[in-house]
Amino acid sequence: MATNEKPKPTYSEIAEVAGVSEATVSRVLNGDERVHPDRVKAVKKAVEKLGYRRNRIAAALASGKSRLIAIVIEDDLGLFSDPFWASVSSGVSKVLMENELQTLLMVTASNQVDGPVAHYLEGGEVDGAIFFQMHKDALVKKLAKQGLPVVIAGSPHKDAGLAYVDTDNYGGGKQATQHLFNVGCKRVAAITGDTGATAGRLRLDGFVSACKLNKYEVPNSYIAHGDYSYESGRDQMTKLLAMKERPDGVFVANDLMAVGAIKAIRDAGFNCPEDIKIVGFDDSMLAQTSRPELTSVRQDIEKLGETVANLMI
Amino acid sequence: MATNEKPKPTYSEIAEVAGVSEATVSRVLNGDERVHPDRVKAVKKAVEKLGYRRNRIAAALASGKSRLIAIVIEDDLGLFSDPFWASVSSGVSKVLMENELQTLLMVTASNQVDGPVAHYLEGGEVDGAIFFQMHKDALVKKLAKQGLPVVIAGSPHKDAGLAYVDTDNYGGGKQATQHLFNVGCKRVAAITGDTGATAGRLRLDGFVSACKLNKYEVPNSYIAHGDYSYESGRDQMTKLLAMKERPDGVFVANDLMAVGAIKAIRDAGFNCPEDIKIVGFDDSMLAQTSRPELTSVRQDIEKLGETVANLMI
DNA sequence: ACGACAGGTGAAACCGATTTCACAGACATC
DNA sequence: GATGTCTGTGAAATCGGTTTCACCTGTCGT
Repeated sequence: MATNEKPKPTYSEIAEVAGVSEATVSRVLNGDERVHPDRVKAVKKAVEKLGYRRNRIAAALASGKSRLIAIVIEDDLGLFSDPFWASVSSGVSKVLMENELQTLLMVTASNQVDGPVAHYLEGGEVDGAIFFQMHKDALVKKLAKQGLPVVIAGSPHKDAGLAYVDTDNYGGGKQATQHLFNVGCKRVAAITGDTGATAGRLRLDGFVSACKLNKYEVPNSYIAHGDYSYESGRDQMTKLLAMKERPDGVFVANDLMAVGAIKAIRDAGFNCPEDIKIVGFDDSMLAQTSRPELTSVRQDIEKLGETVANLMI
Repeated sequence: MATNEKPKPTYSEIAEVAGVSEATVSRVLNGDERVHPDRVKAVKKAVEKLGYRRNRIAAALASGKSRLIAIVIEDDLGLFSDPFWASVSSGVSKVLMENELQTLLMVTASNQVDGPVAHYLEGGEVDGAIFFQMHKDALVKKLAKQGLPVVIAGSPHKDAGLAYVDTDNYGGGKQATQHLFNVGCKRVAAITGDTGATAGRLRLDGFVSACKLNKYEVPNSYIAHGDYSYESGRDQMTKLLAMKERPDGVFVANDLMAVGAIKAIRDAGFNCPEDIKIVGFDDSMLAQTSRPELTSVRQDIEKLGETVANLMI
């Protein structure tokens, strides 16, 4: 180990071997058109021969571009355990990698977002940031204003000119709800996500729209408010079940809550889907694997991640 | 924007304000003991005043330490969709962040691991690498030999002196199997994971051990070999069900397969757990949310991630 | 033919820290 | 009082690329 020196070729060596200057080496490696073909060939040959590998750190320092994209996730509710975001991350990472970009994963408690994460992001050592279902608009806007490319996966609270990618929340909610009517439900209810956020509101809007379309008037009490967590799904469903006129079909704004809702139904001694039908949102692995199988609106998750990444690029 | 210049303080400015040299600034910021308290105070004050933020990239270049740890995941089977790994990642990221380290997420198809990923890792721009259930021992060993700190989450094929962290596969397998005997199963079978890998083998060993303990001789045909995927769980279970003497209890080496197995059982017209009992391994969100609830051996997943990260540090 | 112009090229500055090295003083030793 | 540590400190080199800028060609226009 000690005796075996590592070559670790640098520009200067390549330049020497190829008989050109370091500047030219840089030009070739960065695809500058204006270099004479002969030299391009010479440099490439030297690179090949020496097994050169560019040092991204040095490059980053000199050029001011780190080629690093951060993924920021709030993990209060075990959010990242939701296969949905994991899949998105996966898609993002793949696409970025194909584009010679690195993915920085920042999982953090939401109350700490303003601390280390903000600190880091503002430091300008990242070329872009992708936020997952981020509720702290302030930070995002601030970063965007600083000129940092920002993409939000999942809708931001208000469309403040921020780039975002999301699944079709409105259409999905509508479609899911329509499904309930199609299978004959008469008393349709909903368990919403965080309606303070765009995504949650749109899903609810879709629900309401479908109800109108079916000339069905939703009682206010039939709209229960959850927060996307398993527990909230369970609890809200329990509340719905306790009503005199129980709903016979429920649109739940994400799969995690839907599974919680099913749990509540079973615990209360009812059957799903015989007594009460549940339709979720996401069609995650969760929906596919839970028993009884959960009907869910499909979302092309990895594709979403890929779109996010491409948008970033 | 154009008119508003960003200060972006550097060492030289701090040095000037504090009336010391850049070298001293560096020493203070890196906690060098040998600096006179007065200057330390002066520097800290200047840092505060200017709102200085260290440029990690420059630091990385100069010191040769990138403070970046890579997480490498093969994503052939939608592995990352398995909440298990997502949770581990989450734990890793949190701990690393607390230690001022960044997490680089590299999701890649396993046939591409040797390409870009290996290339990158060998480039030495990462201070360490964490592999998730990596089967390519060759690459891992090579990196380790190059002096790169490597930790494997999940057991490596052979214990080649590589650091690894894993759940108690043997104990878990044993415990899970024992549970089947405890609830009265007479014909106990297993669906294994990849027994070519240590984790899979150990879980099976635990199973066998528990069988011996209960003086139960497992028929060879009762040991079905899966590959941790949902499909394989389903298919292997179907195989088991087709036997003349059906098992009445099955230990399945992970939850994903277990859910697949339950699916197969239901599809075949049986009930779970009435007719056949299934016990999984991981106790992931999957186990908690699927219906009927899947009995599973608990694994403290985030803790695992944290352990991995700490080991790396 | 001669200045203008454009394409190529290399020397050197630069990015922002870290780290080596040499050198003052303060203090102890003989 | 001369010599010898030990501390604390700053100037300068360094990390490995990128980028500016000046300059040197050869070609074109007239």
